[in-house]
Amino acid sequence: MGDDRRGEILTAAARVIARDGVDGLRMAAVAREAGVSSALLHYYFDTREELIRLAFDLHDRRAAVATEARLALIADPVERIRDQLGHQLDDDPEVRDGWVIWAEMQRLALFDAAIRASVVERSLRWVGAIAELIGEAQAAGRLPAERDAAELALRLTAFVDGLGEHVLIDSVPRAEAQRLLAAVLAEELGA
Amino acid sequence: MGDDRRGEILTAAARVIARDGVDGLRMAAVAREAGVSSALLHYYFDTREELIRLAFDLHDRRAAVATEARLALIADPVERIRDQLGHQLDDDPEVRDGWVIWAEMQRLALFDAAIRASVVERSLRWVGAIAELIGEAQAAGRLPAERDAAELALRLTAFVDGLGEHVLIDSVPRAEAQRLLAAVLAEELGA
DNA sequence: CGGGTGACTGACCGCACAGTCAGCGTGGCT
DNA sequence: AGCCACGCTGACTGTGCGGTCAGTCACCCG
Repeated sequence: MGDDRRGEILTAAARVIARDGVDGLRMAAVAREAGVSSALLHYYFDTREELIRLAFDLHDRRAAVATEARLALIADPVERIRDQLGHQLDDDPEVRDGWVIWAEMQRLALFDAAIRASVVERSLRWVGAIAELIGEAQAAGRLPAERDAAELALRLTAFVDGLGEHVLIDSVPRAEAQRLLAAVLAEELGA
Repeated sequence: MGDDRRGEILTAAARVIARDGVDGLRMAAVAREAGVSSALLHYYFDTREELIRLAFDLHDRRAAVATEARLALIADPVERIRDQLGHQLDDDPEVRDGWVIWAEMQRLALFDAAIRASVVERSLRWVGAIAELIGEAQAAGRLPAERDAAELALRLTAFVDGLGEHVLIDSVPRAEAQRLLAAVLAEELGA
């Protein structure tokens, strides 16, 4: 079964996207990255667009699994929020690649209605996940229950998203972004 | 003097970028949009890259002028902050185009070191402009002077940037984003 | 009037690159 | 052994598109 080859190719594609962007993705570059012939890409995938779409999908699923694994190690609900948001600003190539890939998806959605739906869905999933963590913290009595969880989640994620873009292009030093995020979280979640 | 032609072409290019993205920009599309032959583009600009760079530049300068004109109409310093930030969420094709073009510049900076510097500069200019407005409000005694203006500016702009992305892809209704921004501004700047 | 200059075009060129295809090796099944 | 199916490749093709170039038209200056 060439299932692992499929995975290898999609992983290679994700790496290429993180490095060169979606529009900079060349089938030959993906083939080189995966160590196979470029004809093989068309053996597993009909078109470049399909390859890209599935590379996004796989990356997405893997990120979700990694997130779940990380959060499973943390018991305290407020700490989980802090970790989940703070992780986005970590100095980790994997995180950076995730940012770039996500930015590319979001951008594609602006020009290609076909993928807009899945991008919106992913975007809401990200905000919703934080809202859920907030809800858990409220249920545990660690956060005031009268606060609207969805609204607070949108506030925090929008802030992290904006901050993350600065860190990505290095217009704000990572350390300062982390400090600022910590300050905001201390305000909103308590110290 | 073909200076107006140059401008027309650059304006057409900006429109095409807002519609199709930088990588979706075809010289022929710009020519059609501007109502000239595609050979003329190479008469005024050596390469596609140069055309794109100058289109970004021109758009940038025009946006700065428009901003200045808008702010000149508002006397109250706190109101100016509110207007400047709130304007980013306005339902205005011009604003939307601005978002798309800015997002495209930012994205290019990820893959093309040559333009990174100017993107960083523009990014800091945007945060800095808000910081300056905050400083003026503090000088006028309308905001507590002990607050770090640069930090508050980064906080507010990062939040607006993140929120704006949601509005762009319509993952959050514009009205809700506006409401949320108003709430945050009321908190940070006073009601 | 002639010629020189600047704005502009249609036709063309070359190439990068997605996608195709005929075929090769290998492992398993009868 | 013979055969098929699968995974895989090298060589090829078609084309979309950035860039070039020879030439045209209009205007100005001597």
